[in-house]
Amino acid sequence: MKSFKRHLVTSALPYANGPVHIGHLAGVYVPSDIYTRYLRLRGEDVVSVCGSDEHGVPITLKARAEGVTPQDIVDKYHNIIKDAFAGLGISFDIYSRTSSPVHHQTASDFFRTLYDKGEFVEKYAMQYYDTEAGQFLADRYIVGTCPHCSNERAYGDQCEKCGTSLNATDLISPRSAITGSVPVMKETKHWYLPLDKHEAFLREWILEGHKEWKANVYGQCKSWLDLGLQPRAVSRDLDWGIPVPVEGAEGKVLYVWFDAPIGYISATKELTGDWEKYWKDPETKIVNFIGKDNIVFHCIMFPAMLRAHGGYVLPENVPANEFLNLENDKISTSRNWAVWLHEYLAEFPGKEDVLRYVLCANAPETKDNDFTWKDFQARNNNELVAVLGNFVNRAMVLTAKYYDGVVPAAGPLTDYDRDTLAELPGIRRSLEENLENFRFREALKDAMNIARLGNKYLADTEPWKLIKSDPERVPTILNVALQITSNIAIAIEPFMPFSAAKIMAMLSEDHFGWDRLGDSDLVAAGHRLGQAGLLFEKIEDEVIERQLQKLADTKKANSAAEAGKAAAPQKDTVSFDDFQKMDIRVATVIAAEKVAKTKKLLKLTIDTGIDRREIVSGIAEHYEPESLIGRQVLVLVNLAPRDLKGITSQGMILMAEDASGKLVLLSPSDKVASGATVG
RNA sequence: GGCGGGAUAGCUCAGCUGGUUAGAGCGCAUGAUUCAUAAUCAUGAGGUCCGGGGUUCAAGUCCCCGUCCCGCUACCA
Repeated sequence: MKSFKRHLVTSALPYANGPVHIGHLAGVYVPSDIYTRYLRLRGEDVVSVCGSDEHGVPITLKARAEGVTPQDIVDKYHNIIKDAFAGLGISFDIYSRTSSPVHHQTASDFFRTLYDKGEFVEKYAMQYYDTEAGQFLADRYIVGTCPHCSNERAYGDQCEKCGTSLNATDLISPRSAITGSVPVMKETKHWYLPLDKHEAFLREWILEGHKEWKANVYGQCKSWLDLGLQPRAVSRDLDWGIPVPVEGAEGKVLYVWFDAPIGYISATKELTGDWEKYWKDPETKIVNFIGKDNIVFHCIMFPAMLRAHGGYVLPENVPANEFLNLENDKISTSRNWAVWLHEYLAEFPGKEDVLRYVLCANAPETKDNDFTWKDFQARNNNELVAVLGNFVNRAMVLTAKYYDGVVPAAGPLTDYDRDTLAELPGIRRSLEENLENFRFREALKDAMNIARLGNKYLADTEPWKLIKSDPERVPTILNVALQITSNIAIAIEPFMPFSAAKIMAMLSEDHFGWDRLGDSDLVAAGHRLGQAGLLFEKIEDEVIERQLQKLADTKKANSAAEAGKAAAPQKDTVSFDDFQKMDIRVATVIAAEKVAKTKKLLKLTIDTGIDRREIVSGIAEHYEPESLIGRQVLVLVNLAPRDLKGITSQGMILMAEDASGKLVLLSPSDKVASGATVG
C-alpha cells in the first residue's frame, strides 16, 4: 500500500439554489467529515475543502422567478448552507464559494492555460439568439409551445407540464424568456474539451490502476470508456458565471461543470498559501467524496482537465454513495420533500450527533436507502440511549456512588478482565480498516461495540453485588469500566464529535489522542472525574409524529398544487376560422409497433378514410402496440409532417392527459366510418 | 433503447477470489438482573439468499434469460 505525506479531502460542492438536506449529508458530507476527522485524529496532515457551487442556469432562472439577482439567490443559500454545516459539526477547513474573486481568477487562468496549450477544440453551431438582449439563449431561456401537450410555457430543454424533455428547436413559436422577442438562429462558437484525446490515459488510470474503487464508480467509468469518449462543451452562452477569458467570447461563460471542480482548487488557495503542495505533490492523497449522480464529472471530466493542464495530482479515490430516500419517496428540493438541515438544527437543538449517527448507520453506501422518522427514533432510543449513553452513565454513576467520583486503582486483573480489555485493540484494527476503506457503517458498528463490550462487562461482573460481598474486587471492575469509557470517547469522535467532547468533560480529561485507542490505562487512578450527565435522551412519539405531520402537510400542499395545475387557465381566444383550419378525423389503427431504440415511441399505421399513413406517437409507455390495433382514434391529419427517428410522422394522435402525465386515447363513443370529420 | 449499480431474516445491512448447520444490529418471544434514561445481559424463534434455466463434486457467490428499484445516457409526440 502506497503511503502518503498528506491528504486532501474534497466534498461535492452543494448547488446554491436551495438548502442542504439529509440526502446530501448521508451521501457526501457526513462520510467525508468522518474520514477527515479520523485523519486529523491520527495526526495526519489533512485539508478538507468545500464550498457553494453558485453558477449555472437554474440559479439564474430562480432569480428571475423571484425577481431578484442571481447574486441574491446564492448569497442567501450560501449562508444558510454554510451555517448549517457548521451547526452539524462538519469540519471543513474552508467552506468557500465559486462566486469568490479567487475562484473566478483561478478558473479563468485554468481555462486560459488549456486554451493557450491548444487543449480545446472550437466548434461552431447554430443557436437561438435574442437580438434585443444581444445574447445567445441557453435552452432554458427559450419558451414556446410544447409540441406535445401544447403548453405555451415550455422551456427549450423541457416542458414542465408534461415532463417531456425537448430541444429548443422543437418549440413551436419560440420566444426569448429575457425580452419576449422572437429569437433568430445565429452561429455561435464554443470550446470543447476533447475527452477522446484523454481516453487511453483514463482507461489505463482507472480500469488498470484503480480496481479498488467502489463498484458503482468503477462500473460507470468502465461503461463510459467502453462507449468511447466524445468532446464535451466547456462554455455556455449565459451572463452568469465566469467569462470565457478569450478575445471575442463576449456573452460566454465557463460551463458550470468546468468551473465547479476547480472550486476545490480555489478553496484550497484561499485557505493556505501552501496550496500547491496539496494539489501538485504526488505524495498527497486526494479523495473526492461525491454522490452517484456526478461520477462521470469527477472521474472522467475533471481528471481530463487536470491532466490537460498538467502539474496536478489526480484523486486516489472517488467514493460515491447512492441516494437516500425519505419515507419511501425520492427526496426533492422542488417538491419540498426533504428534511432540511437548517430546520433540523433548529428543531432538534443538541441532537447534532443523533442525526450524524443515524445518517452514518443508514448511509446508502451500496444501494439507495430510506430515511424514516421511526427508524431515527428507534436508533436514538435503542442504540444511542440504551447502549452508548447508558453504559457511560453506568460507569460514571457507579464511580460517583462508591468512590466519590475518583478513579479507583485497579488491583490484580482476572482472566475475564484481561480478555475484555484485550478486545479493544482488535476493535481498533477493524475500525481503522473500515474507515480507510470508506466503510463507515461498519466502522460505526465497531465503535458501538466498545459500549456493548462495556455493558456486558458490567452485567457479568456485577459490581453492585460485589460491593457487599467482595468489596476488594470492585475498584478493579470500575477502573476497567472507566478505561472502556475512555476508549469510547476516542473511538466515537470522528462520528459523534459533540458526544465525544461530552464524555471527555465527564471524565475531566482534555485529550487522549487516537494513538491511545485500545489502551487500558487512559484514566489514572486517583484522577477526579467531572460531573456525570446524560449523553442522549429518549425521543418521544410526539416529536416523531410532529415530523411526520409536517411531511404529510407537504404532501397535501403538493397535491393541491398538482390539482391547481390540472385546472390550467384557459388559453387565448381563437377565431372560428383558426379552428376551422384544423382537420381532425376519426381514423382506425391498422398496425402498431415500437420504434426501435426508443422508450416512448410507437409507429402507427392508420386508416384515415382519406389514405393510409404512418404516425409516430409517444404513447409506448401507456399502450401496448397490440392493444391498439382496430381501435378508432382522433387524428389531426393536416399537421405539418415531421421526421422522428427516420420515420415521417404525418399527423398527430389526439390524447387526453391528466395532471400526473397519464395519456389516454380519445375515441368516438360509437363506431363511425374512418374519415368522419370532427368539429 | 444502451450502459452501470442494487435486490439476502419484520426493518437496516455483512457475506472477500464458489466449500461445513447463511451472519450482525434493531424489532419480537422467553429467562436473568436492578448500578443505569423501564436501560442491561443470556437464550430462542424467524430466511425457496427477486424468479427461471445452466456450469460444478459443491452456487447467495460463476454463466444465460427475465422482473422490480435507482443513476447515467440516447431518443421523444
